[in-house]
Amino acid sequence: MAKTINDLKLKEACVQAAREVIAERGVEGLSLRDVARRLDVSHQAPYRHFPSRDHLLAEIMGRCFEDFAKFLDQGSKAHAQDALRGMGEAYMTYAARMPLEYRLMFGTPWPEPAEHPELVKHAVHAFDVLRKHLLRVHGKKRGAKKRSEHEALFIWSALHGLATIKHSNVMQHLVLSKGVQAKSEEFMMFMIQSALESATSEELIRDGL
Amino acid sequence: MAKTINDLKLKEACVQAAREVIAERGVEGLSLRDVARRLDVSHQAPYRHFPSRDHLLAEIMGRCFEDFAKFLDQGSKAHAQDALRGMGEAYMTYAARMPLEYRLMFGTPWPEPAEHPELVKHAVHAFDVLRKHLLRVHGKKRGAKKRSEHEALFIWSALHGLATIKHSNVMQHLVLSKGVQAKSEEFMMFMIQSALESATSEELIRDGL
DNA sequence: CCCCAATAGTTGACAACGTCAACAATTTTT
DNA sequence: AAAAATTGTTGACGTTGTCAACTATTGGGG
Repeated sequence: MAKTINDLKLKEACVQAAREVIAERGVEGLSLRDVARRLDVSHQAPYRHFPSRDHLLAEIMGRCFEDFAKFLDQGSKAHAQDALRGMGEAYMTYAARMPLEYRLMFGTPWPEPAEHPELVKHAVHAFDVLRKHLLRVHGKKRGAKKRSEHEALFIWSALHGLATIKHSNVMQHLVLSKGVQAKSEEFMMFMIQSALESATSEELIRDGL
Repeated sequence: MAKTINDLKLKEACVQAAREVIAERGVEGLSLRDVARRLDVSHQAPYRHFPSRDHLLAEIMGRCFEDFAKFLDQGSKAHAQDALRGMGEAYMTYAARMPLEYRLMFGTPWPEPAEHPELVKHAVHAFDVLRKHLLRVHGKKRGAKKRSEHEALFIWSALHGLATIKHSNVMQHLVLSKGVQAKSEEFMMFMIQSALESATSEELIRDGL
């Protein structure tokens, strides 16, 4: 008897079904029993493959981070002459296209990380796409490593912040001037560039950063 | 018979107890029944004052926004010579001190906003503390309004992003160079300043922002 | 080929939750 | 003092995550 969804092993089918639920209704809308129901198996079947709801969630979060990292990487390569802009745009595109998965990665309390080393690895790798790009840009300058990390954190924060706020409920009620909302991404990239260019190493060293 | 917590009306006591739960265990750890238990009333008593869990949540979110706005305002006034820095520091301090309430405001799906106009009002007001400050700074320059909003959004995003990431689980696993994590706030404020100073109106107008 | 052990899936139970409905007590208004 | 509105209680229902005990399936070694 062919299962509704496919002939993948149940484990894989669970992940897939759960991801669909999350994409539709968000993490809080996900229930193991619902997943089981969709796959036409008993409510306990998923437990043969995931010790708990959190373990399924960790698996999914890990995969989201994988996809996300890949997407950023592609974005940076697509804009050969301005990889940073490419990554920035990719970042915002991903967040806009998969808002609920994005929220799952960055806005949901993680299941005990010690129990999910894979998740940690995937998440760190996503950040490293950005960190490594900046490290390459800075080359062998003195303090290049620290500088890259600071900048990576700055850029990541700015993009993450904008992505979150744009898709939050607050935004819809702010009554901004015409065009501000629409151009917010562009403005953000512009400000990031400005900051990166104008903040010289000398200033930073003087300030001990 | 004096209630454990106090002699406030039950409604007020619910809000207070629920806020404590949230501060300890986060939104997902909050249950109406638990609140009732803490106050030594039946599991249905809170329903006399809140039609649903979401309504209690909306009430609490509204209050958090109120407190947050007040805190930002104080921060800006404390640093008289550099109000923006004062607000920035206040922002980060609040997020660090009340991480779970912060997450409630900005990282939790809102209950149907149409049903909770108060919540919307409080949230918008918090943003306006920043927006209005920038508007004051820009004075009557041409395009001051738009510019202020863009900048407010930029600053808010950057701070919000950093706050979120700093208290997320990802951060703890990034293995950054020594001092980077500790100085991230300072660096962020520095970059924000740089961006604000260097991005001239001319450039922006040229780019149609 | 058959038995047996591992693996995968099922059924049934439990406590906790949000919420509905019916009822009782209490307070306020008339 | 009687009536009406407010506030609180009890009990039930369906849903959830998870534990325990059971059964069906499958993949090797005699």
